[in-house]
Amino acid sequence: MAARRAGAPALTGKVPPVTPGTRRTREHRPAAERREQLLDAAVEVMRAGGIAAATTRAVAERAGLPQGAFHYCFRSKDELFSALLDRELDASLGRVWDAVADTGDLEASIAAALRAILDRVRSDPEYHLLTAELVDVAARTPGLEHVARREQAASVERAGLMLRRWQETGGGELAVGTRVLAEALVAASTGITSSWLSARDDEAAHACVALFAAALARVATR
Amino acid sequence: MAARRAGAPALTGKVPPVTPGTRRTREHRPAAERREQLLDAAVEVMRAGGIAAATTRAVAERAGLPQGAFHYCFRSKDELFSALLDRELDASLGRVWDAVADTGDLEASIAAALRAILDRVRSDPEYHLLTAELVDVAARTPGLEHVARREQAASVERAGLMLRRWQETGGGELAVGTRVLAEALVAASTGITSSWLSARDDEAAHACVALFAAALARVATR
DNA sequence: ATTCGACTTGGTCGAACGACCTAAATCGGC
DNA sequence: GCCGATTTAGGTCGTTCGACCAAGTCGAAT
Repeated sequence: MAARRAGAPALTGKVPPVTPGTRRTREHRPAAERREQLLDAAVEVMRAGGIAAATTRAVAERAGLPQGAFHYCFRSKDELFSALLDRELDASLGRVWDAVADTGDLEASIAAALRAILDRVRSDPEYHLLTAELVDVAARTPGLEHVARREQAASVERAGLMLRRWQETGGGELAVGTRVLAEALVAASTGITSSWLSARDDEAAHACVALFAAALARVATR
Repeated sequence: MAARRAGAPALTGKVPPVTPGTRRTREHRPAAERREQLLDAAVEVMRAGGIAAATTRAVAERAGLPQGAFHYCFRSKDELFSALLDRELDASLGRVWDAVADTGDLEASIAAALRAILDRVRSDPEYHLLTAELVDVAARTPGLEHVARREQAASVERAGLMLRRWQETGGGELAVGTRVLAEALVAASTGITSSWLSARDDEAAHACVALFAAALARVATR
């Protein structure tokens, strides 16, 4: 028995044209637009089922496109994956550090920043579970370590900017280098969100935020 | 053309016995032992290529067994996966908190513990990348959240034990609850190792360890 | 209005996968 | 030395996957 799907022609030779002359097609859109559409669809699919769920067929179907469109927009699945890493990781965390630093109080600033990050994760757990998985895969994949590295560096950079802003607006000197403190802040936020994603314990997470803010602010301002 | 592999007989009927009479078999071993063998092999395969690489064939081959042996030892691939989660996550991190707490100095104890965890990760990055992926998948998979939760709770428990041991050996009182401090320690270790796995920056990681130890010890002992 | 290149489409192909099966070979208890 | 349960070796089946194609269609520039 041939392992061919029922209904499909079994012979290699000429297949009669499918309802020739009558073909309903979609609106023509530039390829770049289709690519964004497919990237969005890939995120949706992955959010629900992880990276493994993002087959070319599933992504195309989610985007409302035939599977053939996938390989018109991307040379391969790897190319989509690469584009996704560039687009998604750059836009994920890291930018949260920007918003908060108005208070003169360092502890309050840190607490506000950590809490903002935690709230962002709590509002869309699946998405942040996905970014964690993406970083993980990137860190493992031979040609993609630089992506994880870049994401990490960008976060530290943003956190450092927050600290420098705090210094400039009358915060005063720091007892430790802004670089090290920024790295600690990123590590703290990663640890807290990671814990919450596993345990979903709001109370514990908020207590951690408060404790880290108090501990880091105190050791940094003296 | 049938989608059959080249060389394989195309008919359903009798297949002539393969070199009848001459059959070299392996030693007989109890099924439980074979299962461990397959679990070990699964970890090896996943360590190199992530969860996705662990096909039943790849795992069996790595274990030096025919693919059929896989489905003799495990009803399905899911069953192996489930057994793997139970065995691996319980044995991964968390236990590191046990070893260190001899010093009277809390800061030194915390620093030693964090450094021990970091060293463990540095000595086998691929394995800890894998455990991170496993927790990730468990947290997402509908029936498996409890596994991630349990792993998290076990780590906090171990860290709390370390703190209580420190208290009993003359450490004195803590200004914050051991529970919260333990959760913060776990978050700190997770954040530090996660950062290192992305950036592979030894210096930054060690600086983070020192900073967290100083900050948390100071805020906890006063 | 005709042309031409950018876009769409359904279908096909070979490979790999999970699951399952049969029969031979082996072992332990009798 | 025999016998039934256990273990092995290897093959099959149906599905899904990534990749690719030939033929059709559209729209902007000429």
